Amino acid sequence: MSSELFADLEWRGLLAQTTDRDSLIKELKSAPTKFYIGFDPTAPSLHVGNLVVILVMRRFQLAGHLPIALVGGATGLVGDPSGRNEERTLNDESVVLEWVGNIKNQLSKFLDFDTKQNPAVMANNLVWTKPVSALEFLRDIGKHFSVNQMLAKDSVASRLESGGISYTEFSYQVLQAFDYLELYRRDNCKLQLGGSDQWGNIVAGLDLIRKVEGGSAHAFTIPLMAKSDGSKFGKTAGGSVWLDPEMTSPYAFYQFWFNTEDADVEKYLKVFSFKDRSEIERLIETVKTNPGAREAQRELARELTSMVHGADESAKVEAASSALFGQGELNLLDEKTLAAALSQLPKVSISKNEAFPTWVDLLAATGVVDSKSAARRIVKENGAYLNNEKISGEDFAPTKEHLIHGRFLVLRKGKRDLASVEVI
RNA sequence: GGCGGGUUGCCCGAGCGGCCAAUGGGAGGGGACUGUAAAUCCCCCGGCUCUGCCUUCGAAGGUUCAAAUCCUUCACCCGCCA
Repeated sequence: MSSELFADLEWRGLLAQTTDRDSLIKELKSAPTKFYIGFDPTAPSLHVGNLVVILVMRRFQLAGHLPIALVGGATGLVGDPSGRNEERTLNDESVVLEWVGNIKNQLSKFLDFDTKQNPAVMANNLVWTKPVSALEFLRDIGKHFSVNQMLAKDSVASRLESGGISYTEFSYQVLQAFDYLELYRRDNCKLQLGGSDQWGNIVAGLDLIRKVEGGSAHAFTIPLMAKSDGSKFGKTAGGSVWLDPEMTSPYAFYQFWFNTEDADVEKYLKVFSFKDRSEIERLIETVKTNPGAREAQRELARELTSMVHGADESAKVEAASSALFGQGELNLLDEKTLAAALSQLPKVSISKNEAFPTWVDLLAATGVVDSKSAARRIVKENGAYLNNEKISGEDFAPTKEHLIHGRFLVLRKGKRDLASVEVI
């Protein structure tokens, strides 16, 4: 079972580094193993980048192991220097507390907390970190750390190069090591997973466990997601793609996956999809044989949107997408279908008693552009469309004649940035 | 605490009294070509009541007809010394 898990993870490209491979496999094989991943509350929501690691967690649970989802109520107050070239700004405790709650909710969608055999559990490192006094911490934990080694860690060394590091963030690795020690003691947690940038922090925990408890535990890291063109995964023009539907609409979420470029879709399927291997291989084949159909992208978008926002919501946004990107004959769509599709888009309402604003104003009002200047620019550059038809002229204002079903206008910027106007 | 260097638009980075909304690169946006893809080529990229006006060059004051550019104070960062 566990060697299968390992082989599968390797095939999917999800293995960066582990501690001694054979003994880890042996450990996993011998019994269901408790393992943990930490998530620091650095934002109000998790984003698609976090999904990589979350789904590996799920794969471990499906293989019979016991996940501990650790939310960094304490570490989130301090700030992880890994992968950053400058100091984080500290967030208020109340803010971090709120984010902890959000993240817990989101994590709960991906793990099974109710199964009898190997239920997932949630933990918060604030529970064991807060009661420890600074003096205790320095004496009991700090004594086991060599500053020489701490300085040698990538996360610290690179910061010494770039902009320096505060004592606060320098201490982060000690806190994370303490987490691992605590989970090892309390729950016999033997494995920590994380992004490959976490290697140093995880290893610090292993050292601490060895020194304090004489025990041995394991580390497993996952490669950081990289796009084929070198740009950062999980970002769109609007910023990060969040799991929170208030921050990234399910429609935008679906579109994010649907627009995956061919060069990346194989990787994404392997990393994010739970389809079996033969199905994934079939989809990869379709990218070569019939790329225009985008079957692989569609399946990917459908699966991920369902997983994060539910099957119903996924079906809705998929229907909206195909309606809006279909034939271009929007007025042929029946009113109900169109209304449903438009409800997924940014929307602005205007009163039927007032004169229609210019469409420059409307574009700006819907938020598809940042400002009126930007709206003017788009119009000037021939990138603005009304009801899928290209129109030019900054002063153009829609009239009743343009309304579809007497209520709707569909505005578009560029190829795929849509918004709706409803007259009420 | 002392001395020196720095803080410029989303990011990096020029500018060092008027010709500066501010060179260049990256990111981003639009068009053409396509498949809601990539690559490529062209264009754009502070805001607005847009042939002009307004607000930006760490913050607040000051000098000057005129300041991102000079002076003063403050904040933060970096280096060396204590």
